[in-house]
Amino acid sequence: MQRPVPALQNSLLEALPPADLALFAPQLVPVELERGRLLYDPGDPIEHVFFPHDGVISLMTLMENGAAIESTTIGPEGALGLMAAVAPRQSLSRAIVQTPLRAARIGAERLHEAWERSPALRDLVDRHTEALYGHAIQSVACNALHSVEERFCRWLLTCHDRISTDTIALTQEFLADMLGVQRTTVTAVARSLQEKGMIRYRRGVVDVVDRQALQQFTCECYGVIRGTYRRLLGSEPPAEKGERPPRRAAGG
Amino acid sequence: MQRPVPALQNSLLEALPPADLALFAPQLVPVELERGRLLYDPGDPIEHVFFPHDGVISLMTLMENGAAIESTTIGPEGALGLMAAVAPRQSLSRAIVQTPLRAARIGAERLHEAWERSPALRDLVDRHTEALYGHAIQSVACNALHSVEERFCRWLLTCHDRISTDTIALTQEFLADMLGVQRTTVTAVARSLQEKGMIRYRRGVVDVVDRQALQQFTCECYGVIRGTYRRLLGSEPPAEKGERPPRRAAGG
DNA sequence: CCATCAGAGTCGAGTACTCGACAGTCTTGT
DNA sequence: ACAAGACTGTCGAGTACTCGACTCTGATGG
Repeated sequence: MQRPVPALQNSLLEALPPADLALFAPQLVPVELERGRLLYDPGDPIEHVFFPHDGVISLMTLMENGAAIESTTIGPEGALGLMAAVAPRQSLSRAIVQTPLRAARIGAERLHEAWERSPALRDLVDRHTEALYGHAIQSVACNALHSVEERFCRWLLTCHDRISTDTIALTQEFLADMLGVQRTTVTAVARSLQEKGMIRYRRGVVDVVDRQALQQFTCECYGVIRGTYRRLLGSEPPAEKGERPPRRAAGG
Repeated sequence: MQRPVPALQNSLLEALPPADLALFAPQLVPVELERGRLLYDPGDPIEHVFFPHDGVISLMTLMENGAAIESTTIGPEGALGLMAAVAPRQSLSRAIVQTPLRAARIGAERLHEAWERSPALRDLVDRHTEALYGHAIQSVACNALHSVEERFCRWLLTCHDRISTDTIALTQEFLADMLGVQRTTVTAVARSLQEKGMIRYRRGVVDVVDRQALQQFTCECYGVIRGTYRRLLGSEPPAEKGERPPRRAAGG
């Protein structure tokens, strides 16, 4: 695991042909953002696009009473605000940094200029948009059908896939908000998972102990969403962490 | 209400400058589709794009056990399969005709050719995609937070907005599926709404009796989704049916 | 050392919805 | 006229989650 800090880990950037990447690579600014940082609220103009290398951004739908339900997440397999490469856009969601984040940032207009000149980038943006939509509609069904326990497991796995540690800073209160349930419900579920040896919980921190067990307990949505990203972007969230790598169809 | 059958009612087609529309208008085929018709299942290649004039198509997320939860709807304010104008795509959802549908249909490749030549069409496709995404993420939150009664009302209003009658053919069983709840729950809610005089229910048919009351009973999601379409596509589902027109900011 | 506070644990009453079963009713075909 | 099937109504036990209230614990700062 000891390696020199890699220059690039974002799957989208890596998927671009070097010549296309070169169109905007000079404008990419490496940033490190702390947990909890608010990047966008609904209605905010999208001025920057973020390509995460390591870490998770949560996209949340904001309700009138202040409730904020997580709709999708952005990690190293994607980018935040990428639709703004096509044309100026306002954010529809609240975007919050969920785990300490290393990312590459670029001004939306700069990226737009590259977008105009690069068919490969245009194609990537389109497929990313489609994958994000696929993520969202799976969450629609998940929230209608699946238990808090299943969704809790899915959330942990999704986050764990996108970071390089087994430890996630996260209060039960905040998770309850994102899942749209009471904190007491999260407490009960967390205790149950801890008793089963799948996670360890301490003040504001969860440790993922048994990934495989989490995968057995979560709903199909976890796998479906991974599959959507893989199919549309030809990559998956990078962290495999001991599970066998999913088969990749040759030339698929 | 008596008027000659209009040549066009789809908002997207109407929003295009005549010269851009002319690029593919000759290939548009008018179709009438019966209720229940299956247009796409997940994985199906999108060969045709449908522009509804009158009627509703439901997009549903299909689960492994066969459950099909409605994620978004397509009506005269939008189009089905529009992302296939950009590049060949597979459907992510099941698409079913929800009410008798008049629409214009075009082959995806034909539309793609127009898309290549028309910046206005490209822009429209992008904004439609964004609106559909906005619809989906609002449904994510709605399914996490709101009661079956609220979602029932939202469904009725959304459908009612997009058709030209007050009568909707719809079994409780099917609605229960789309909302992801038990049929008995739908029965109870339907009875409650009927007792309040908001709807009338008979075998497989609902009549919308008191639209205003439905709007008071539904959740904010109904209005939010309408607003998203209006903002991004400069139009709303056409039917106003006696409600006062939503204020439109001058030049907004 | 103490005070403060954020975060987690617990408890209990209440509610919304599930799930299976069965009865009633309307529609259609023969 | 009759059967068959589709749709709705109802009932009751069970469960998941809500909601408010209160306590406990660990971290932080003065």
